[in-house]
Amino acid sequence: MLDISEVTRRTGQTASALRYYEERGLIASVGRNGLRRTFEPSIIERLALIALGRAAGFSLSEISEMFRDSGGMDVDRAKLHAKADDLEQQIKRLTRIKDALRHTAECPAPSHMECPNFRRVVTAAGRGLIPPLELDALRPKSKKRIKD
Amino acid sequence: MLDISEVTRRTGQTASALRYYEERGLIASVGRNGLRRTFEPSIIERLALIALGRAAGFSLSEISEMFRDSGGMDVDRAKLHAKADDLEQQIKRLTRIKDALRHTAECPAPSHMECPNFRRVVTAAGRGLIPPLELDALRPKSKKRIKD
DNA sequence: GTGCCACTTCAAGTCAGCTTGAGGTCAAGC
DNA sequence: GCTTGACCTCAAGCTGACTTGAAGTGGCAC
Repeated sequence: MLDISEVTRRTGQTASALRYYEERGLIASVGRNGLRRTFEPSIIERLALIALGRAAGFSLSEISEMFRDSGGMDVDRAKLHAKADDLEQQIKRLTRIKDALRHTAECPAPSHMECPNFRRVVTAAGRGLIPPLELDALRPKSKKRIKD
Repeated sequence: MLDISEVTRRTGQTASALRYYEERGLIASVGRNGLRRTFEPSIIERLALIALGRAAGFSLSEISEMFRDSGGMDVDRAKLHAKADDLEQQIKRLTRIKDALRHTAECPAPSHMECPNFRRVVTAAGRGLIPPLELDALRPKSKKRIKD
């Protein structure tokens, strides 16, 4: 069994984040040592799986749903494929945006707005032709508070 | 000159968003027709440029800074290159995550956790070896309120 | 001239994913 | 047995980009 401090040390998650995950039903503590939460060793992998999900753009709700659906560590394969498809779209979009930025940075036109190429991509962005980004995941905060 | 309703119609932005942008100094109205704000036609391109910036992951503060720096429609080329570099990193990361999801969805191991391949990527995510995503941009809200 | 309704202002609310603060508890070391 | 300090709970706060609600205004069609 692992003390919460051991879990924070090994995963980089803060204690408050772990408490929050428990509250949300994403993880479970198996007991207490005095006040202190105690976890099974498998919590480490569970948290890694959660981190992967977050990195892929799943919300905590979606992740807990997946855990509920499967009962265990397993997840819905169709959902994973769907998310991978999403990511592929996003990657394409980001690539287009990146290229637009590069172009903007290098375009010799005196004002970007005079460059037809630039106007094209910028207009696309303005019309929402660039589909929505929904990604907002896995941000290991700069402050690495391991202890409370 | 364009009425605010014309601007919302042509850009897909809500009137409240436009007011918010004006408050933040990102755009300027040139007058009023009664109460109603009036904009120069160039507002359309300006908004498109803002949308591109948001899509690239710039915050509104960063975008307004760029406008201030350059005075006009122009922007700091170094910043654009830096952001393009960021995007390249992100694209690589997303590609890795996407591959991990695909693998997870297709891996024949009875439980994902038994697949060494899966454990490897999941462990990487858990340790924060997957660097932070900071992208959260351009989300044309589903509700397409054109009018207030 | 009057009714309508899209606009206006301003303050407050929303969402996610935590963090922070106040005030309390308890295992361990001295 | 007493201090210490890392943990606990619960409620409130934070960030960013807006949205929402209440209350007011004014141009335009009739």
